[in-house]
Amino acid sequence: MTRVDSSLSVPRYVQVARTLFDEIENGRYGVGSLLPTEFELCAQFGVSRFTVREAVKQLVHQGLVLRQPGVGSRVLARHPVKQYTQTMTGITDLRQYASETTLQVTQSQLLHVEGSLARLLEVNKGETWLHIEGLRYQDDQEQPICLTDVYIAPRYRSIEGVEGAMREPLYRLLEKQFGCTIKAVQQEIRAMVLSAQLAKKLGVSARTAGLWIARRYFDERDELVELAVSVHPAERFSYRESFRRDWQLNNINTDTTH
Amino acid sequence: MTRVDSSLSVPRYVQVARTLFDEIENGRYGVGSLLPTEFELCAQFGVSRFTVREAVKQLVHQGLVLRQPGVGSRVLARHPVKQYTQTMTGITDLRQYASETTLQVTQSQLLHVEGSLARLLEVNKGETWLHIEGLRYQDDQEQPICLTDVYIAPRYRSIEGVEGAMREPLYRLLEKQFGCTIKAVQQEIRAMVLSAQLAKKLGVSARTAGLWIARRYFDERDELVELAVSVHPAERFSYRESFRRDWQLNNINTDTTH
DNA sequence: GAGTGGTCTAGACCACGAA
DNA sequence: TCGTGGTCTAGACCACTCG
Repeated sequence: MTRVDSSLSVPRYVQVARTLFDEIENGRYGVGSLLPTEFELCAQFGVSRFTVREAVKQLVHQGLVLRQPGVGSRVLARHPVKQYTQTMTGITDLRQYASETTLQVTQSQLLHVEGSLARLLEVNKGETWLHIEGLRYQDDQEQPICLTDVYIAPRYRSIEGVEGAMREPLYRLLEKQFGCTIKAVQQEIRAMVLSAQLAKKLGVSARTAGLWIARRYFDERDELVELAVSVHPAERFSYRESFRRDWQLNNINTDTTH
Repeated sequence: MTRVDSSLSVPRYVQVARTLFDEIENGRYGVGSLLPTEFELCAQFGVSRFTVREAVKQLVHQGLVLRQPGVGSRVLARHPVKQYTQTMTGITDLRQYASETTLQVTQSQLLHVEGSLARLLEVNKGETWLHIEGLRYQDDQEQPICLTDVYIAPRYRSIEGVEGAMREPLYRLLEKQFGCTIKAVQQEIRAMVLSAQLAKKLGVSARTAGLWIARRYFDERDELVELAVSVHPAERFSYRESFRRDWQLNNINTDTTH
């Protein structure tokens, strides 16, 4: 049927991927339906299964297709979902300062969750979490870079070593002591005006701006392990990140039949 | 030498990847040096080239190794650089509201760059950029969600269609009209206190907090194409994103020889 | 039990970089 | 010229899903 052109310099699996990409976009394969099996695609395009699998991999990488062993390759979306990607080191680097900072723990105690905190944690009232409060300092500076409140889930609240000056991210401690793995992190950023109390702790003037950052850490089972809320003085902190396009299906618009 | 164990349920290419991962971490393959060739690795591990390539792919995906055709696979770093990844749709979705917003252009004019703007753009003074100002509205709301200033590079300042209500991201317009491709985006987020003037335009009280977001768009040649600066009232906007671990080399610490 | 995608083998040819 | 990684073929076995 739609054979690939071997004279072009573009790899066959890219040609196959582009064709499938177009066909999904044109609705030939509707969202929720299954693509032809890999063997059928081999026959359709006259290529080997290796080539077909590389092609489908491109679509998976864009979030267009989900592969299900024993079932098939399901179309997830008509248009690409993922276009730009960002990667980063540890969670510490969610903020610019890699591991060149120290968390000075000022308080650490068990806490019955209720009220607005329960909403922030998205858990039921009454659970007992571990609450840790501290100030984070950049190595060479005297003023703190942020005030941090960390909440640890009941399952992990027996964590040890949370005291004094900590140079290791808390989530690493959790991973080490409990053998769990942080699989995902959600982050939310807001702007706020610093109250007199907060401003004093941070060593800045009241009524100035602050960057409020909440990070939620989830384990393999997608359960919340830790919530960390940081407040940064605007004058000492900005959050940077960069994204990059990284797939190969650009500028297609070829003459595929519609 | 270091054969893989076929009795384990973990795929061979993961076993190979983990071994190489450890060997890089232990310094057997120093940063900047070349890994053994794929054929040598085949012999060392007693596996096919397919398996070796899948294994090395894992390392590449973590930024540990760079493949150079005709040269070899070079070690880039001793420890993983990329641990969590985030993907997102268009640049519009850098913010939560996908394409459910409209940019109402209020001004559009050529502008000689100088002073603080030159620093922000990181270009020399004297260049003539196109400056566009507008308010962005969420579809169902009356108050604007942000005030936006967009600066377009001289090469693209002849862009057309920048007026009235725009429902398409500006960078898409650029890609369409000039056939260029946005390859990367840098983003910077700050907190600020809204001046009386800004607050009035946004319809909020003066002295409240605002989220300041600058996005720089770069083309294939890594040249700055567009800078967009948005100011959001804190009460109407927060920035969310999530990251995900997605490699397979976790919890290694097996008994690989050191 | 039939069919799926996941893994894996043993070959092959190519463009490219280095000597 | 030679060896590298990039692409590709034609097979194979497996665990899994589903009827």
